[in-house]
Amino acid sequence: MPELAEVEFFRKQWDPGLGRKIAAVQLHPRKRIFRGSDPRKIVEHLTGRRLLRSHARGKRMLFEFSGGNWIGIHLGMTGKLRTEPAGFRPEKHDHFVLQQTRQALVFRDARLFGRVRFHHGRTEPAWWRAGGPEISSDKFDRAFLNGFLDRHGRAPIKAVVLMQNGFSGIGNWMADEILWRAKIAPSVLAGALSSAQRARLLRETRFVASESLRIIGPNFSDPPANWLIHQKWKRDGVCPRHRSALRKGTIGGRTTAWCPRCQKIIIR
DNA sequence: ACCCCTGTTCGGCG
DNA sequence: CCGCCGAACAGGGG
Repeated sequence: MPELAEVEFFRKQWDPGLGRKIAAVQLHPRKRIFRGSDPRKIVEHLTGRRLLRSHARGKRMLFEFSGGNWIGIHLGMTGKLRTEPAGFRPEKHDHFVLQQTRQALVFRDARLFGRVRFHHGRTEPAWWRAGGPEISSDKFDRAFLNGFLDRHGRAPIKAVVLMQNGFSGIGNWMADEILWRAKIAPSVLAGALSSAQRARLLRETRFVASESLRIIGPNFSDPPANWLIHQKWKRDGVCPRHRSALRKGTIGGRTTAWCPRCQKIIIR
């Protein structure tokens, strides 16, 4: 489920724990979500520490604890963060729980595609600094976009919009939403996009990212009724612009919905 | 029962 | 060597 805006929503679910100590850490050390980190060290270093701050970048989150301790969380396909009352007993898929005096901070992930990483040090971990610019930043501009599209010029644009180093935080539904708004067919090769199409792609990527954050980020509200997301999963979904049938298919290995009337393939 | 999936990584292959 | 594609990961839901 989680893309840019949903990640921001889930990040805030742990806000009640800010400034408060971790009384105990409960985790399942054998689970895949801890791949690359030592679960014993997480328990050892976080117990008794205070949750200080949290950040989100694209689909990634960083939680900072006192004593130079950092937890990175990626929600994968089915990860969720939530808060439960004090004394909460973890259930089957609650693989990482921070118990505090007043509540428990819970990470649940049924399919285990998510990831929890640990770093101990004075400064933020290298894996947090890596990655492309945030879509909301000045760095995500025409020059960056052109370079990225040309670097992956032989991949369909749908696949390129899903690449996290270029389109930080964009996932499957946002990608379809962006291409539909920009009137670009998802199968067009990225390198073949015209100058006008690139301009629209930049504008609509910024628009979908900022509007999703504004609408979904605070409380998971629904986007407006005229967004493609409300149609793309329906069996008989229609284009919100003129109600003609959407097409469905697999592009770049992912389910894709588009309007053949709005998103024409232009042969130049 | 069977098929589908809002993510990422990795091996194979062109 | 570069880069794309499909499979794999694992479980719940339709």
